[in-house]
Amino acid sequence: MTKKVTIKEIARLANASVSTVSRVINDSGYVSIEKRQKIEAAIKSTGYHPSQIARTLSSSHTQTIAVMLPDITNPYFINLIEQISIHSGAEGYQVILMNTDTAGAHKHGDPVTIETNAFANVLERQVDGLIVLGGEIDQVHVNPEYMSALNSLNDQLPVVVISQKDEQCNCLFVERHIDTGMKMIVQHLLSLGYRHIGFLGGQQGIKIADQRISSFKKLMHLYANTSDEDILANNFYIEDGYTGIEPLLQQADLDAVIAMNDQVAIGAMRRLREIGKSVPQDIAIGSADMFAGGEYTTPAITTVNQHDTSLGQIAVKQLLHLINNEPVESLEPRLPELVMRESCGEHQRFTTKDSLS
Amino acid sequence: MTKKVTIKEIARLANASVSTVSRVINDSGYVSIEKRQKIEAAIKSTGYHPSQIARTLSSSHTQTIAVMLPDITNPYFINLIEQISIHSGAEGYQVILMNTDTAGAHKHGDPVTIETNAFANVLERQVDGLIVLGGEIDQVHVNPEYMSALNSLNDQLPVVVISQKDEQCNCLFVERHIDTGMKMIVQHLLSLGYRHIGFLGGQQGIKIADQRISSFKKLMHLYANTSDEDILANNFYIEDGYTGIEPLLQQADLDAVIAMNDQVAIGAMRRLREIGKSVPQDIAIGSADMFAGGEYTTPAITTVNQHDTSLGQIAVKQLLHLINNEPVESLEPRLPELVMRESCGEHQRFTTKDSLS
DNA sequence: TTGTAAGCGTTATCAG
DNA sequence: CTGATAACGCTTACAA
Repeated sequence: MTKKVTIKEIARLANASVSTVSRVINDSGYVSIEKRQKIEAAIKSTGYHPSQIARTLSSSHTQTIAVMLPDITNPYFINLIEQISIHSGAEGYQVILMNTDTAGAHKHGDPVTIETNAFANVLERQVDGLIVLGGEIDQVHVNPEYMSALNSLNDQLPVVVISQKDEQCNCLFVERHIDTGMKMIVQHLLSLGYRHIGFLGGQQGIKIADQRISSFKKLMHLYANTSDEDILANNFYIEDGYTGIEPLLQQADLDAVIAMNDQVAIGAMRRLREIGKSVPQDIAIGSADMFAGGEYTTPAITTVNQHDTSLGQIAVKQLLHLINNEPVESLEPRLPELVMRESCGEHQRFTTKDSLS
Repeated sequence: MTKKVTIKEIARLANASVSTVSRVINDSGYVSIEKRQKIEAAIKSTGYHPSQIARTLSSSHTQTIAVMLPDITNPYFINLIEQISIHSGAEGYQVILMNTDTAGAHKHGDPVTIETNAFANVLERQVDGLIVLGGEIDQVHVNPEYMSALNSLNDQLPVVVISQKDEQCNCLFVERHIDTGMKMIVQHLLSLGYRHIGFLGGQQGIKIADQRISSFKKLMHLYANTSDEDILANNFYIEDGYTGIEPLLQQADLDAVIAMNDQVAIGAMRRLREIGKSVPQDIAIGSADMFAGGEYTTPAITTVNQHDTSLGQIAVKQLLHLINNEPVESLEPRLPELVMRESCGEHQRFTTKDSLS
């Protein structure tokens, strides 16, 4: 391990003072051509890199934002992370990922405690801002300790949350157009003639699920009958589609099912094939939230593109505004779009171009 | 924004010196019960958090490791990140993600430059260690500048690379058992009676692809004929399976195809269905690298579980050994396992339990 | 145009 | 057991 070379060393080598070196590093203030060249030469020859740490201590910003999320294997989050990392990278910010693992398969310990500890960590690392992608904040009834921890965090640094707004929370929220999206898929199914439509996936007590389900019910009441038996809310993952579809069909006589998202749809379709039902002939499967890859399944999934990718971009923009004390313009995510493929019948021209974006 | 409370403030409040406060924070040295209580009270009441930054400056370690990867949407990498974040979290290390985006759909700029810059960034942030998941290092012919940058980085802090070993590189490598894995799927297909087997996916000039392909050829020569027409190396993603399978079948008369990984297999199966070929009746599709979810496709993919999850764990262990100057035991990843499902025929008992682990 | 010196918030050494 | 005080590497007035 080579020992570290510091600004002092460079100054010595280039026969200058540390402030002058600092000036050339940061391109600030006047420095004579010759001195600048000598300094640059010294930097190059030693392979010197200024220490972000020291820089932060003295100037107190890190050019880093933290992203907190409860499950990194979830495609919804991956999508967001990708966009966040791209857009913040473009603005010169690094991303530090805090995967609390409070929702995935590897859960351990109390979610509230874990996430609250993560807040503390965020503070200690002096990141310039935080984007929260989900976790406890997604609950309809957010734990009060968590909420006060989050609010007090928001007091100390800019926080943007990508989730449905919570009135108790003072942070800036970026919300999706849930009702509009649900309307699209419901109306599509109705227009195709389906009347006994069910809903599968999500979890009661989670905002996004409750909102989708209530939206679903409301819409259905306008056109047809529904009862609670038409709905099964178990969870958000593939296996939930797989394990949930049969029970759902047993408790209700359906000709179509809307899945919480493409993952749930995939699981359901797989199980249906195993029990000898074909999609969409015997039963149509639609999805309310498009993920990457749904155009390659058999049948390809008819789904709603919520344009989640725009969320990441918006969140970064807003956060940077907050960080720079600029006024935050209110930015709306793109409106959802129906993506017609095969799983609801009425095979529209299939194209692999219907990808996320 | 509340202003920051520092150790000094606590000292003042608790009527103690900063050193004493530091002692209670770090639980080091003797502190009288009463003083400790007063200090703890002050900390609690102010919501004080020690600054990692200042701490690092003075003690020079960050309890942070960086993970560099070229494409966060790739399931192979996601799997690794997840494991790394879990295992390093368990040891009290945070992960900072550096997504260089040099392999994904959003490429921009010269990969070597981008990744080399990322190295600089790693240095500046004074992370305690780095895990490189792929990128330029995956090339058979690694760019010399990149290599020397990486080697010199490795001189300044511990670096572990998850990839096939490169002789020019001094870093510690964690390698997978590629040949063993390939052998399993090839032998499986042969044992089922397939003789005209092809290979689809990967990219020439990438170590893992070249190695799999040469392994494939060697094995095939033992039992049957192969020629270069049986092989089409385009890339690693779903769409490559989708676009590649037809050309491959046109240039060779095959009864089975081994896909680079499950993604490629999915794309290929989708395209086959579109052109009216059924899997495995008309053609069998196997995969050389299992990803999560392959048990839910139709047909479910017969594949090789390379136990990639163990890689992440090993990498973290090794890195921490390096960081702590402990001797690094040589740890071998788990041996691959064949996962028989449906896409190669001979429908073995299907179980959704064949998940990654 | 350049240099001096005072912080930034900790830890760690060394006296009390 | 406790408290000064010197680092840690950089930025930024302020002087020169």
